[in-house]
Amino acid sequence: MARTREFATDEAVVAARSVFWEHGYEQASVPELERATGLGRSSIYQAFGSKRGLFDACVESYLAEVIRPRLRPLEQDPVDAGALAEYLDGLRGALGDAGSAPGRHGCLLMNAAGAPIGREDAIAERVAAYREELRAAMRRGLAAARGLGGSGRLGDGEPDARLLDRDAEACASLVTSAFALTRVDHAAALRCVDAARAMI
Amino acid sequence: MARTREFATDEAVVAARSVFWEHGYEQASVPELERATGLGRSSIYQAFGSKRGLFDACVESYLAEVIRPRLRPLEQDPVDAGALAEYLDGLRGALGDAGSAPGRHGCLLMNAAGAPIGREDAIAERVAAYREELRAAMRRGLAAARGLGGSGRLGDGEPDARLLDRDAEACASLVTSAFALTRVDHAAALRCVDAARAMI
DNA sequence: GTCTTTCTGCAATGACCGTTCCAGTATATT
DNA sequence: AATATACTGGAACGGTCATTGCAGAAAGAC
Repeated sequence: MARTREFATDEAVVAARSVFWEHGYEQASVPELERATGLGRSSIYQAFGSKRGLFDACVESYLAEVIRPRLRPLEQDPVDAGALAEYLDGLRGALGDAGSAPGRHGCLLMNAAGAPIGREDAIAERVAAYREELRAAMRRGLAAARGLGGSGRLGDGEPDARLLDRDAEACASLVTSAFALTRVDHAAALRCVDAARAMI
Repeated sequence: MARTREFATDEAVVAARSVFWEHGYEQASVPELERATGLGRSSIYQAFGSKRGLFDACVESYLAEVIRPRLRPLEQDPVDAGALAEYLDGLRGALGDAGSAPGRHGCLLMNAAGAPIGREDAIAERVAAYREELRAAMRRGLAAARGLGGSGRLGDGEPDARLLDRDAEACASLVTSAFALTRVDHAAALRCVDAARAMI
């Protein structure tokens, strides 16, 4: 029917993703996105419609390729007793590596949360959902590690369940803080991950 | 010697502060700062040197007038047993008020942490110091509430001290997360504050 | 081979950015 | 009153922004 695209869309998204990750949506310029993706302006606008469209694609890719794979072991049934510890160790490795994207820039989504783009409903919902996903995963991981609810069922009213809820919220918050602190205080960020590990 | 300034510098800083608070450093435009402060460009540049100079003044003002007053009761000696609960209740009130600056925009400094400006050494240090101040305050507040170290002294090696450290880190992280989530999920932010309260 | 459709390269668009320059104004000191 | 100094208003600076328009290139369908 027509001319075929000369580039792989997903490769372009990955390249653009790292630009948004580093600079945030607002400060990522189109010329910079051109450079990173190797594409011309027309190709970007033809494929994604707008800078915002490209960013949305990057957010989806970030969730699918960066966040979810790490979280998956905590969302399976049953959850392995060591899954949470493994997740946190992996996170620590990533944040501790000063060369990696997470180590240098924290979390693409949490950075977006504090930026003007975070006011956009579509983005706000994505970030909120991610944070909730993280909290739920922490809860499952904690429960498994502590040998509670091996078959998953723990009454919501029980004291153990309340404690689990609080600790899960705390764990998720420690991870969130680690992301938030990565840019400004690398060591403090790692301390947050360690504190989360110690909560298991 | 010379003509006198026609405006109050601190009033201008407060006005500019709310602009930076809402939009972040990068997205706050000079025309908008002019509008908010009621000043002309020349006056701004004469008084503060640059947009960045004005921002620095706003950060100082934010620390001195917004952060420190709330944290003070937790930094006195001795700390009141109810000081942490009062702090968290106050924070809950501020974050819960959808009309207030914290309720709408979270924390000026934590927002800056995830933005490009967070890469500037001077800003990164300020944010890191604030976060450490918060953690230390949480520790003192927790200790007081739990009746530990009435005279403040608790050996670093004791198990109680380790627990206190972890809980303080968790508390500070819950507050940090509350700030980070305010823009994207108001209810979740309040839940974080509640979780911190429950840790006392 | 022709047609149709999509993709690509380049240039231009109007708008806004932070900063600077300059002429004019007002005041505290002498 | 004269002077030196600091503040103010307004216009202009060069630069960058996201987006669009258009001409040409490429490839599947017929």
